[in-house]
Amino acid sequence: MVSEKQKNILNFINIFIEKNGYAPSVREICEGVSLKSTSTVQYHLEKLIQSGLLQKNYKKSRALTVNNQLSNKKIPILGEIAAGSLLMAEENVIGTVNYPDTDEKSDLFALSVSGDSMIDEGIHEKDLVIINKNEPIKNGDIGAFLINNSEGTIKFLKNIQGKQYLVPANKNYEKILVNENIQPIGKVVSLIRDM
Amino acid sequence: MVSEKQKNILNFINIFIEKNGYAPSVREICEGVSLKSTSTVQYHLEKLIQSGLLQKNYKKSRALTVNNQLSNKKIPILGEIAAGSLLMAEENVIGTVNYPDTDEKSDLFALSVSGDSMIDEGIHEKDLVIINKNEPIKNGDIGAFLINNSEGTIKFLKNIQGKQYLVPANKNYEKILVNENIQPIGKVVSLIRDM
DNA sequence: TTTTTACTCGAACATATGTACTAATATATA
DNA sequence: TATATATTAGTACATATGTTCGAGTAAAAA
Repeated sequence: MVSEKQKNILNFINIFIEKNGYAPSVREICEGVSLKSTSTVQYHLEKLIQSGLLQKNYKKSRALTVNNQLSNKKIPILGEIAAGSLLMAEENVIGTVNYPDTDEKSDLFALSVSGDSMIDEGIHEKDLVIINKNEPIKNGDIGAFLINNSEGTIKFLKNIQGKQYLVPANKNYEKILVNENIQPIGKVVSLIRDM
Repeated sequence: MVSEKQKNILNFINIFIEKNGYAPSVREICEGVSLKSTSTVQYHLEKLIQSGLLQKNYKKSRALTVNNQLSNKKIPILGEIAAGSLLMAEENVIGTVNYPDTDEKSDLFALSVSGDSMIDEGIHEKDLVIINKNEPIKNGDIGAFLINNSEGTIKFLKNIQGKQYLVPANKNYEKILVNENIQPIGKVVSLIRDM
C-alpha cells in the first residue's frame, strides 16, 4: 500500500523534524527526496495521509505531524494519593516524567515508592513506578492499591486458597486480605530508578 | 530582562507546539496572547531570541524552536559490547530508548542486564541500565565495566584495603580485583524496568 | 522638562508555501 | 488491444506568513 518513495518521504520528514525541530515545506521535501515537482510530493503526502502515517493541516505551512509510535508524553508524578479520591488533583502532582507513549488509550501516572515492602522484587524506596489505571491487575501482577481510602501501596496481587491477597516481597511484612477497604488503582507497568 | 508578556508568549508557543506538533505562526501568536499587531509579536520574538530562549529561522514559516531544558533524546541500546572495542558500532545497537535529556555534555547509552549478580541491589535480568560514559565511577558507585575486552558487566566499584574491586550484590558471586584486564565504561545513572 | 526605553498598532510589502489543473509516461490489468 | 492505476513533471494561482516602516502612547530616567 505504501510505496518505497512514500516510505522515503516519511523517513525524510522524520529526520528533518528531528534535526530542525520543525517540519519541512513541500519544496524542501522535493529537494530532499529528489523530486522536481511539488505536486508529486503533494500526491505522495495524500497517500501517506490516507495510510494514516501522516497528518497535515490544510493550507498551513510546515504543519505536518508524523504518527510515530514512539512519541513521548509527560505523565504526572503523584506525591500521595488524596484521601477518599483517586483523582489526580493538581495539588498532588509533584512533577512529571517523560515516558514513551506506546498505547494511545492508556492512562498512566507515576508514584514514588515509599517503604521497603517490595524490596525482594528489586523495588526500592524512591523508585518511580509507572502505573496504568486502565490495565487490570491480574493474579501474580504487581499493582497499586488504595487502602482505607488513604494510603497508597504497591503489592503483588495473589490468589491463595480462593482468596485474594496483597502480598509484599519482604519477609518482615504480612500479606493483607483484600476486602472492601482495598481498591485497586492500576497495574505497575514500569519502574524507573535514578542513581 | 524578559518581561511578563514575553514569558506569556513563550508559554503560548510551548503549549501550542505540545498540542499541535508544530509551532504557531506570528498571527496565531497574536491571537493567542491578545496582541493586535504582528509587528508587536515580531518585536517580542526578537527579545526572546536575544535572551536565548527561542530560535527562529529567517523567512521560514512556523520555524520556531524553544530552547527547553526538558527535551528528549533517543539513546542507543547495546546488545553486547563488541570484543576489543567500546565503540557503539551500528551492528550492536539493538534499539533505542527515550530518555530525558538533562545534561548536554553527557554521553548516554543503555545496556540490557544479563545475569543476577546485582540482584540484591534490585537490578534484575533484562532491566535496562542507563550508562553515562562521561561520568567517572567513584568508590561505592555502580558502574559498567569491560572484562578481558569481551564481557560487559555491572558491578559496584569498591575500595577494600587499598585495592579496587568489582563487587557484586549477590552472595553467590565473588568480588573481582581490578587489574589491567578490566576497564571502566561509565557510571550507571538510571534503571528502567518494564513489567 | 526633555530624553530614553518599552511596548503597541496599522498598513503595506515580498515571498515562501500550499494547492489545483493538465499532461505525459510507465506498468499493470482486463 | 484497450483500460486502469501509479508516478512524475510543469505551470500557474491564491494566500498564508514573515518582514519592514512609520507612528503613537506610556512610563521611567536624566
